[in-house]
Amino acid sequence: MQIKTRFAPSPTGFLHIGGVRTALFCWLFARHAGGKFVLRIEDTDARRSTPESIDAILQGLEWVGLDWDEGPVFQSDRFARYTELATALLARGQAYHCYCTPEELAAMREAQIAAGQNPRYNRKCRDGAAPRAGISPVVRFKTPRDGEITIHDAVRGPVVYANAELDDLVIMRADGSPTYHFSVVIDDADMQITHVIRGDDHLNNTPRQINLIEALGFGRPEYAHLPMILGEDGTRLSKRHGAVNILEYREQGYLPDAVLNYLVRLGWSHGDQELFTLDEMIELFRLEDVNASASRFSSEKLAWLNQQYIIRSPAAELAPGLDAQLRAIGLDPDSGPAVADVIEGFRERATTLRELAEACGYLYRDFDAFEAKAAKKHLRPVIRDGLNDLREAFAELGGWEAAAIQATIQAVADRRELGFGKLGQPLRVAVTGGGVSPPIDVTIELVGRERSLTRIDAALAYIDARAAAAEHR
RNA sequence: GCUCCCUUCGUCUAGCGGUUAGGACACGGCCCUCUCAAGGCUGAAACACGAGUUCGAUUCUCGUAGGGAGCGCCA
Repeated sequence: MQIKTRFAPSPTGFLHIGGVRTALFCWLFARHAGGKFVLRIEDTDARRSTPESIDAILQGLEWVGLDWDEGPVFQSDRFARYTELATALLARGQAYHCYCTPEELAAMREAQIAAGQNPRYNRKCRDGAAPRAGISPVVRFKTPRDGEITIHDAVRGPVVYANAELDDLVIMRADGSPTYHFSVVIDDADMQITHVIRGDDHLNNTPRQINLIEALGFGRPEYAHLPMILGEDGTRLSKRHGAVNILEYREQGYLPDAVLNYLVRLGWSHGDQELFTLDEMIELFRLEDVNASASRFSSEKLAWLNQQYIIRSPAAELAPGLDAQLRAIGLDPDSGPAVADVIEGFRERATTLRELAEACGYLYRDFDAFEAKAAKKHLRPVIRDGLNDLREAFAELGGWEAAAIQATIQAVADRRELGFGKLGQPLRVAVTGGGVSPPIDVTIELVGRERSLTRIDAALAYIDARAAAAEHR
């Protein structure tokens, strides 16, 4: 049997981290088994579905690299099929027309809650109701009144529900469109989905769907309900905290593989391993290793993983991303060193490509002033001669590579009887404007000869002005 | 309210009857060191509670508490 999973988002908003995790697990399971992964858009509710959401979902999945083998299948293209099966259920007496109005149902629900009862449809129309003028009926499914449904969930084990707890759900709306429960069940069967892997929030829906499956004469898929991902504060992910569009992570300079690596460890583990290549994930992923409890999203751990990926990825792979980040913050990548070289120098110092771009700004744009604190501490008259020697030595230096630059600094430091750092740190401030950068030789190489010389000149002028000011006091 | 699910360091997790309860992030210390990082070593830090089952429970069962989900002509 061909293993087949599906990711079935509804296009009513952007794709967020929770959706990506669900898609990832579906994808991993299918890839591991050599099966198929299908993308299906659940857009039966025309009022809430938007083309922008569809676009955001497709883009998001493409960005993280979760590619699908079939689809996207749109449920809105399959209405004829749903109608056909609803008609069949009606004909067989397994479903019925219900003329209760939304207002009546709402009132009923309220009354039930007020009376401390379980809110559910009272089955008023179940045994035949006369058509009411001006009201187009919905179709309701006749849920069995007794018996029970046992789900054998791959992550939770057996879960039992009594049919008596369930009510008769609407399967076709008054406007003739199908509802979620009806369309999922039909599509999963028609598409021959073998494993339904989805969020925990669907566990309670499963017995209703199984009753429908049985009425329709379909076979049951295997089920796996994944634990939820909570926001950083431990509450449900929502627009207010954490539930940002997955594409935001791209904007912020996260790497798709790092995001997937982070997500795969939320609810799944393989011993103590933290870092997984995509191939390893595929090879090692098993539903039995998915745990059942909800987890919190941690942006700190994501940041750490992203840094690990930045450190380990070939510079050439990272270069386009850094290029884009530089442009995004208003820098011109062509006005400085090759971005791949910058990555080599900065990769251990940045958590995201955005951060990296921000840290290396002085390579692409001149700065107006030295950072006050760093300048005060390091650009002092005592170091003037040393800096001046450095300036001259750099001007005459044959090549412009880190090793030669390092040797030059060392030579000047020796001649002036200074520790390397005593000279290096003032030089760093002179050339970068601040006190933090990659190793000074690498930094100077990246800044370039011309810029380095003019910046050292500026530092010398700064020191002179400072000395003059001190004298006048 | 009813039904269902969940519960190991602050967080992500390993554990699948007998362990000094392991790893990772974050945090502290030390080392390395031209700054900042990265890296190495190291420290503090957890089995929600109560009953059972058992020679023995973090592990199995049942309660309690806490958290979550569902109960739509949303998905």
